[in-house]
Amino acid sequence: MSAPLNLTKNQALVFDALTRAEGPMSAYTILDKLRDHGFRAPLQVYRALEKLLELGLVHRLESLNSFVACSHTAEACCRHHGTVAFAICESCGQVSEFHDHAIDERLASFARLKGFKAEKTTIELRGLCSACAG
Amino acid sequence: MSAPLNLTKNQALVFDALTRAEGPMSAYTILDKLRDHGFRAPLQVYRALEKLLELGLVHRLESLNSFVACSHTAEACCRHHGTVAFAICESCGQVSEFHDHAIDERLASFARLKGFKAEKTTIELRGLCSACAG
DNA sequence: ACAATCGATGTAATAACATAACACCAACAT
DNA sequence: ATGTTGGTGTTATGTTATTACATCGATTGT
Repeated sequence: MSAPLNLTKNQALVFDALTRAEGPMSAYTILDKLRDHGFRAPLQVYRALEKLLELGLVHRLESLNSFVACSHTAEACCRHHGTVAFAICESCGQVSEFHDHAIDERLASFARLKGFKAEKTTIELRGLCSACAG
Repeated sequence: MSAPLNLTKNQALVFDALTRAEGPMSAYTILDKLRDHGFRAPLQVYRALEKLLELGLVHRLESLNSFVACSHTAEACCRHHGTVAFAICESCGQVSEFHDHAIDERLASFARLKGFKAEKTTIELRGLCSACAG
């Protein structure tokens, strides 16, 4: 486990916490998990997250105000896959990350048509995963 | 103008405020606009919003923690158009609402494949509108 | 070496967003 | 007339995020 890149101590701690969690966590939940490691204030978490988001190691779930480790952190990461979309189970909290080129195309096409310059795209499905839907 | 349906006084006030605004507003901003009309607490706003969201007269922008009036409130409203997507200008705050059947299909197809039962879908583009991008 | 700069950090305070808990009241059906 | 439902008002609290300010260490140009 641990630090895949040139992460600082705080960044690595936050990343590890998220990776272990196997599910989304709020910044404050992360903070609580890291109190033993010397974290005292939200800003320590938010600053680390900011960097991790920038690196694409972590994603923010807007509809949950929380954060997940990127599921493709094996080697290459998400920047290579186009827009990231999430399916979030309301029941068990499981998040699955996916990419769909056709959707990217449609969004790009809309943007082209309207002259809209998209910087960031959010796609999130809330519902029930197959296990929970039964 | 004004109450299109059987809205209560508070619901109508919130809806009017959002309609006039021609842009997204946070619940607290709405609260401030309605102080003159007797609003005193956030809950009054949130309760009205809850109903308006349910009726499809208003949308929540997850990436902004704020709310907009549905742009199709002429007659029929958004429930008839499938998933609603938003292009949000970071510069001028303008929001344009759109619908894309092909995207709906791709998302439905993903859901089918994974056995995911989607209850609610969020699609938001953040960026610059044509006017602001220049 | 020296200062300058840059990025990360620590801490406290506060802002912004959202809900819980409780009481009250009007409309309406049984 | 009583119970139920849905809206309301109020206070308090919980949750998420940022601002402001001080410090520290590494790097770099001179």
